Amino acid sequence: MTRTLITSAIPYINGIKHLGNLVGSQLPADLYARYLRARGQEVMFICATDEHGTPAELAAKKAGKPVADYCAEMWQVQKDLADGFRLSFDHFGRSSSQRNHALTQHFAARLADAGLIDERSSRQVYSNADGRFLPDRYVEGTCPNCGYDRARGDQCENCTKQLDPTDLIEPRSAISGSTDLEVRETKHLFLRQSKLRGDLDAWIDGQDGWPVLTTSIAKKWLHDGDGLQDRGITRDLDWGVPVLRDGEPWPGMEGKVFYVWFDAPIEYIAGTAEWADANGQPEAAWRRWWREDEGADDVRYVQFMGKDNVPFHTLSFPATLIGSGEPWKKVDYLKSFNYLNYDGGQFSTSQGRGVFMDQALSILPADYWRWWLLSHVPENSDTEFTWENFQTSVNKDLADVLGNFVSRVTKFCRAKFGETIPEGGSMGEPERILIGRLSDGLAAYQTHMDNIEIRKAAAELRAIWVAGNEYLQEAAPWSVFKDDPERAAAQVRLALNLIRVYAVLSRPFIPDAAEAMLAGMQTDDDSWPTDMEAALTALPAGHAFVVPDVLFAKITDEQREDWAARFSGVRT
RNA sequence: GGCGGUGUAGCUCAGUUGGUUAGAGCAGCGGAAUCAUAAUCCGCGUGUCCGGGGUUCGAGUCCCUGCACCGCCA
Repeated sequence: MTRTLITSAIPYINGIKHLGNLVGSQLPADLYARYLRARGQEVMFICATDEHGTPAELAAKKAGKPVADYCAEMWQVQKDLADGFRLSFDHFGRSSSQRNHALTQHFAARLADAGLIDERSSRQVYSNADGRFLPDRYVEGTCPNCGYDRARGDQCENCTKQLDPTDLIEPRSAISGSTDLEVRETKHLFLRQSKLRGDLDAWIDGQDGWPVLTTSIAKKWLHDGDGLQDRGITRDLDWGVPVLRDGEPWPGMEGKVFYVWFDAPIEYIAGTAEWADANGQPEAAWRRWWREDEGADDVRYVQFMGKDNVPFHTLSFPATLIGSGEPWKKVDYLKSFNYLNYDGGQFSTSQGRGVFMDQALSILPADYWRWWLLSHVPENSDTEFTWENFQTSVNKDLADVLGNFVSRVTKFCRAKFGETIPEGGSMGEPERILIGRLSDGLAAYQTHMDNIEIRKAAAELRAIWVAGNEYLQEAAPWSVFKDDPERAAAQVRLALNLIRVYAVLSRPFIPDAAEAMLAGMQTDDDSWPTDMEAALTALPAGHAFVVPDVLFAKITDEQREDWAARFSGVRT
């Protein structure tokens, strides 16, 4: 049977992510992983924190901590939030791990062996006061074009002119404000991606059924203008993977580290190795997921990410893998997402705009967020989050349609038959119709989930919930009970069994509520339904259950107004 | 500036390779039911598919153009 390797774009370390970040990669990846596991597939689901680079160093400095300590703390924060959202990673790694150091250095060495790396000098701004080279965007000054006095070294935000740091008038360090700057010559390794253009082009052409968003972005970067550019893969920083070659100093590269965008995707592989280490597994256990010569030929590899990450995953990372000359597993399907907007604007980490993962969990359980975000995931276009929409969707779908179904069935049974699945009676025409609808719905649901069409899957799941209410409405056991209790018993028995089926089908979306439903039905049978009729008789007459607590309390208007006001401004 | 995306019912969005009277959920209106978290179920939509040209027997769906909003520019 096919095994599935799933990776989510790895979140950057410098702070808590907002819901737009969550819905663009980790959450849909989790949905897919949970679904495949429920279907009995072997899954390896890897995520990690992306820890290197200047922003991490600056965030650590601002927090007054050594960067390694800062990253360790923020990793734990992000790990706890991932747990809070029930993200079911097999391993949540760190790009700063020794595994990633070793693999990053390994890839660089193989690329060098293949003649795909060369050394180039460039002139970069060095800040004496900061004791470091400054990335272009960390040099500020007056724009020579428009006179804006806070232009960045890569571009003037005011007139949008692309700049070189040396163009700036009265340049200063954006870190310290120091004007004690000089231009120094520095050498860096470049990955000669341009030589791999043909390979990449052929590889992308060989992909069937990738989302248009994915291939169009890749093709654009391959063919536009001068085509795929070689890129520097090292930086003059302290925090990162040291540039070594097979464990030895790399001549001319002393004191330098690999660029974050070179080592970050390699962490997908390293993270799997970290998983093996954490679980006492041998090398072969992780290599069978990644090396086609060591068992990975039956692996299907699916990546999830926001559209801004697509170029790195369709070009840079594959260039690393292909260029190594080794049979590493490359992505088979790349699911990319548009953006989630917040109440008329963008979610913004830098501006603190929107709802952040910690805030979200502080006001509502994970399932509420998971359901809304996944059922509105920006698959085909950007999507808008509004509190009104969130409130009505969640109340209607979760509380009224699903939660109330569980409530009305279990409470009716308790009142008329006790907290035991009643016996007697048999199925009739309405039951057969229901089973037919559920079977069709299940088939559609599976198709959408298999195709990773998440909104469609969510809509189908909701329709499956609705079918239960439609049945109850038509069967009306509360009326039937008056003169044919046995018939009512059969109806209730079916409806109670439906709760278990709903729990199983809904679990990828709302794992906690699904657990509560299974707990209420006092069953461990979470097997995926293959035959709907059989699945609806899994809990036999005489089986005891308990009426669960209200699964989803409704969001009140007062809460909504309060939250809308609280999260309207800027996070402090 | 270059490139890309989006613009469909009050709201959030679907609309496959162009083909019968443009759909879903929510909201709204009417009704049924009363087991249930005042929940459920049924019925009801004449919307210049952003504007203007064009291709076609036929375009929301392709081409050109204008407008608006948004993103990216390593």
